[in-house]
Amino acid sequence: MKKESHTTIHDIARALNISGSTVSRALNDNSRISEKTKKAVRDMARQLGYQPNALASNLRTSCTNTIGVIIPRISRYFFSSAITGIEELARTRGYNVIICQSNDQEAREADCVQTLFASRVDGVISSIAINTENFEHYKTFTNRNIPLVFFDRVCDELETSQVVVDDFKGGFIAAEHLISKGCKRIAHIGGPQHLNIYINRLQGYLKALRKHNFEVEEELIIESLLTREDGEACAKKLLDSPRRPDAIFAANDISALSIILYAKEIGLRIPEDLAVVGFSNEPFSEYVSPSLTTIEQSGFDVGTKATELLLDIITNKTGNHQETIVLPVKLIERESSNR
Amino acid sequence: MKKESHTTIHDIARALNISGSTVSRALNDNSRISEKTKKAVRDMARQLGYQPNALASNLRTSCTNTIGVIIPRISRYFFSSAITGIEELARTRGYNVIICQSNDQEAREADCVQTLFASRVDGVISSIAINTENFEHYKTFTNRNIPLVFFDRVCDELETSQVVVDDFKGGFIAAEHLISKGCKRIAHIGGPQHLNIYINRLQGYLKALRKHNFEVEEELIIESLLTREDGEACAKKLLDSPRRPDAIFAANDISALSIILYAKEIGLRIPEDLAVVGFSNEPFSEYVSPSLTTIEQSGFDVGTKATELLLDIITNKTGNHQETIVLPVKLIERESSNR
DNA sequence: CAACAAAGGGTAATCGATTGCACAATTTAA
DNA sequence: TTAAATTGTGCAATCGATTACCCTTTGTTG
Repeated sequence: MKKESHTTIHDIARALNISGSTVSRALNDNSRISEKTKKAVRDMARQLGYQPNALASNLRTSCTNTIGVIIPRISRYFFSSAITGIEELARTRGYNVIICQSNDQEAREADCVQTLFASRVDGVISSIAINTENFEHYKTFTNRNIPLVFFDRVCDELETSQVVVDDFKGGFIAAEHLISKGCKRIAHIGGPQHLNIYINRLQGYLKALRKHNFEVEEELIIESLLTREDGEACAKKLLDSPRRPDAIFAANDISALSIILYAKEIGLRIPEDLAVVGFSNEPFSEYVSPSLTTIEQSGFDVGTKATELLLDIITNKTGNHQETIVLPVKLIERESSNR
Repeated sequence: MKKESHTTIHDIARALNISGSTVSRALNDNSRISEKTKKAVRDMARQLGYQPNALASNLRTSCTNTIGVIIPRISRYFFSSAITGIEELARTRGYNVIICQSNDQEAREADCVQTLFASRVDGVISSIAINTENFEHYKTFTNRNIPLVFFDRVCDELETSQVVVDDFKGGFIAAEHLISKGCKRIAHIGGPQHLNIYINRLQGYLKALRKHNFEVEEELIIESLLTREDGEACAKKLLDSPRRPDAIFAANDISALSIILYAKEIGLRIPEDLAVVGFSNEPFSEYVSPSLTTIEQSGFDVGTKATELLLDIITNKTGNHQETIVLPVKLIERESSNR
């Protein structure tokens, strides 16, 4: 139970009878130190179990080797996968990650910004809250040149890099899939239209309809908050109508789930009477009955890519930092559309 | 686009024509500073937009105000809820959180320990990987007096505080519920028996059987890794048998799900032919068809409680640090047992 | 061989906040 | 009135790593 105090570069220096600065340089692979000395230092460091004190180093260099992440909620599978991707890459590059949840509320998102700023993170990855319409708080970062990358729910008002999946194509193949299954009246439950991802999903859907000469019926397109409850309201609106659709493409899986549950409740057969396609491939979409056809988007890949972008900006502050990366999506066919 | 450099205590000191140490003390509410001075300092700090530099402070005090968390995987709902609880409390108390995922592998868990140790966290909250049998790596913390608290999947070999839910009672009420529904042969799919939680769930189940004078049949009790695949294997073993049970209590929801899916596949009716109860109340358990009766355990509460315990130890190093806190569980009745 | 360059490494200041100790001013006690 | 105690602040060292600048050697060049 020794209270073994951490070894410092000075312990190494003393052991080798050289100066601390030499040790520091040797460990940082500085070209002014001879190979022989470097080896000696590294060996001694290992022998003494040296662990660099990040605090001291960070204080001096005034970078924290920490990146901040702002997400709506960690319990959504897409986001927890993104976190996994972010953490994995960040850690191998020597960065720590601080996670903040906005709970999909603009005010809490602003809090997150403050928290991360106070923690002096070197960069930030964010996916904005569903009701955020004002982006002033993000200027805390941009004004001070703290790199910022958005993913999934991005923001065009700020000039930053971003990583998204191909929502347009996702909407397109979802709708075209339903068309190929012989559906005639395809409704869409879209998300808030101030968010690009939902605009794009809707536009993809519209393009598919037009391509196949379908009439676009306003009443079949509903904007929703995409929660469980809101999804149920949408389901009622669409399915209780006398002229109900024979297919619904929902902008997320939760809404699609609400549809399925309500449809079953009122005795509709899925997919015979109503085909359903969701978006995201949340884990439950495979287990729900009937299992849900959906568009797969890899949170892990998005997170990894966003981190790659961010770390590039952090380490190499020059260059174009308004890149947009679009990752592919894929249709996962399951029972809810299999007719 | 000013490169506004962060203000330091010395900027405040200069503005008020006092010394840095006074400012430091004032901000820390030191009793040796007059109220008048404190107020002046606080006002000026606000006016200048002062943000303390945690790096400097931490270097001096050699504590990082950071706690580390090791969990099997963030994408499991129970754990992401726990994280939410941990982060929320930690942040209000001025701590940051670093999360590491072991992916349920002992080797990666050891890596996490190293990472957190190198980050010089002030304390650690951990839930051990499913196959961890050797706890040597945790001595990195205990040997150096770094507080450690386990939750959910705890470890008895190390003398630490821990937070669990009442697994015994959970197992008991699950089994008793099935008995009350008239089930006669109740099987149990248990988890690895080197983990307390699974031992307790099994013991609770056994107690309920004995209380109601049920015969305990060895062949109805299976040990499993509780994955989706393993669950399917267990389902086959139990349901393909000539003398199949009429109820199954699974130690987690994933296994229960596997049971349900396989039972449906071979044409069994649930709950008429087979009643099923799971454990955890994962979100999908509500959506699966038939919806799953399960034992609810609040990840959020467990996380919060564990953090409370840990921060207590960190701030008040004395006292008994081998407390065990048991949180309540609750039966959630759904279709899979409703007969 | 003078003069200079390169290689290798040391000195000391620095990042910003904290804190033991010293000390002046004021109050209290005797 | 004087010694002692209390209050309120300042000085300077400190945490550990980094780095601008300086100083030796040793080697190179005309």
